[in-house]
Amino acid sequence: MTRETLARVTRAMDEMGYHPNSQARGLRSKRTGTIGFLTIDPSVRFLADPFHSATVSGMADVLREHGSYLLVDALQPDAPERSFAPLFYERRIDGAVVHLSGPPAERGAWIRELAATGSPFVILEERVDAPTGAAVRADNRRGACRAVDYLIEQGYTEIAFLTDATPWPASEARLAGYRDALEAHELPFRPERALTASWNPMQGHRELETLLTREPSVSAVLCGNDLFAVSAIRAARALGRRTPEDFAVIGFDDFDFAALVEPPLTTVALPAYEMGRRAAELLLAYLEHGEFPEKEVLFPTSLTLRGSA
Amino acid sequence: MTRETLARVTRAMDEMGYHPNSQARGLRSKRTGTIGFLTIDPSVRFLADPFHSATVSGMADVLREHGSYLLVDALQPDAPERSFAPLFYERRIDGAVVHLSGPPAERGAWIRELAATGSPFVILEERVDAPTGAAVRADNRRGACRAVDYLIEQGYTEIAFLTDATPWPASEARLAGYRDALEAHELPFRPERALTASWNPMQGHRELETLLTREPSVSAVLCGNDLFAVSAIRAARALGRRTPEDFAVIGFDDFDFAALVEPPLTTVALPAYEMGRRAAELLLAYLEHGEFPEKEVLFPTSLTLRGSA
DNA sequence: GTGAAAGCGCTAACAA
DNA sequence: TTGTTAGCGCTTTCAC
Repeated sequence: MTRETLARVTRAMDEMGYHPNSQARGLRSKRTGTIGFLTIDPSVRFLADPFHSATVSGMADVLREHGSYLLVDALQPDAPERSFAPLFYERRIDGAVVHLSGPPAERGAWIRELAATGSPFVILEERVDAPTGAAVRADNRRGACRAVDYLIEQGYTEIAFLTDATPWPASEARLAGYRDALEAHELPFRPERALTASWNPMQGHRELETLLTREPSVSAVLCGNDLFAVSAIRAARALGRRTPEDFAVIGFDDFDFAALVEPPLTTVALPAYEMGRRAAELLLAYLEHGEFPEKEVLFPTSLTLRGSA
Repeated sequence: MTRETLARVTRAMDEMGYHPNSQARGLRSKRTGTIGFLTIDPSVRFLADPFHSATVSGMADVLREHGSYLLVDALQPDAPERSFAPLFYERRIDGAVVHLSGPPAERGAWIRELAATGSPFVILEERVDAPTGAAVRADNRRGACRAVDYLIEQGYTEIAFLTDATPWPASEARLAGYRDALEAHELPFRPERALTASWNPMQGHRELETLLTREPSVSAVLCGNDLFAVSAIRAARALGRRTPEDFAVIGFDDFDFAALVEPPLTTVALPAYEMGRRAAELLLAYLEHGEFPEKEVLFPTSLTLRGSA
């Protein structure tokens, strides 16, 4: 077909309002042209987590540039009969970016189920060993370790840790990094100082208030996200402590508001939007070439120094 | 088919790992079982706006309960060749919840294009007059009016307004409500006090700092969202003003952090998650019965009094 | 009720 | 290269 004929056909398609039917096309070609973002999140408002909304936005941008589409789904952990597999088996998506929560053994079971579909998937924030699986992670462990290092250098030695009660792999890595740093400085790890709270930040507030009342020598906290960081500052203030003078706080994620609150948050930033982009790119590459260009991508985190520590 | 046979068939389907192919099914039935969330947002991180992430979460919950799926798409306003219509014409979605930005005339053109598809759609935050269109709105105008009323009752009479530079219909309604309240109290509306800034909150900070420097008598501001509210508090503080004593701030949306910052934000809350749920429900009802149970749903807003005003 | 057949709109495979 | 044909996996229809 010559260039000119092509132009005429294209014009005719426009004039007649022809649009290829994606279902007929997919039925034949065994492709859907859509990628899923799948998560297991106990919160009904699963996208309220800025990590999720940034990741999904990054995916959406890559997919749009490519002419593909994005399907979003979240499972509640307490609905055990449900599964992601039907999305693949029913041919609704060609691949997926997956962010799993739950105990490690359960996450492993989910990953095995995904692997069994034979379709490509990218796991966020967690290693994966499966022929059709790849991983996109941020170096949460190192990020947390450097944050605690920094606190120790500033003279804070009694440091707590407060994170989301939902068992996200990133939280586990951050806890590990916190322990790494304590160990490197020969400080004891005290389990009772590793706090956990539901996403509802008021609960984090209470947890920390309780700890500080019981153990007033605790002088700093590393939080698993910036929302907890502001609630920590608030809890300390309620006890008459000022941040950072009497109580230092470091957050995680660098949420939009982090630079705006008083004091502005010192926080560990990670490139969530970029991670979403990369995950989508990996998937598209797999769909085109039958293999992942990289099986594991590790993004660095960075400690952003502001006023809270 | 008896109950028992049905059970046997179902079991056989499970055993043999049978899953109906959604594309074959859709090709025949002319249904996709998926609903879109579509927005025109200049920000690549379009889901960073908590209104969007809450709305999408609400939609996702309803659709999941119903066995339907959610497709998410965002257009950049400066890519004029793109359009939402192909999603319908190519049979990727059965209907959509749409949040449009842009000048009113452009939004009208988008709505006309949606109406031309003949598929059902629900517009967020804006009236719509089309046989297959319905509207889900929050009473932004009234909410803004009551917030300004409250400021005036507290003795603040020189009140500014600061909102997102992106022309969202909700921002227009909030500005209208701000003007309503001024008028009701026979206070002049001064266009130079109606500020606008990109989503980047630092720009809001600068805008307000400039205004307060030029017109120090301005003693309060109503902000189009809570992120601007914290940046307003910060801008005022940079000029030596304390909130709420010297400068009162009211936000909009009741973001997660609103109760945690210092001072906690007085803000106009709207039920974004519920709005997403309702929009999805309307669409599903249309798809089932061929008409909307309601063509327009208006959710109330509420002024949440905390410390910033 | 049960079963057979046609066909949704494409694309891949094959023939000319 | 170009044109033709079969068939993807369902659902609907029509005959029995």
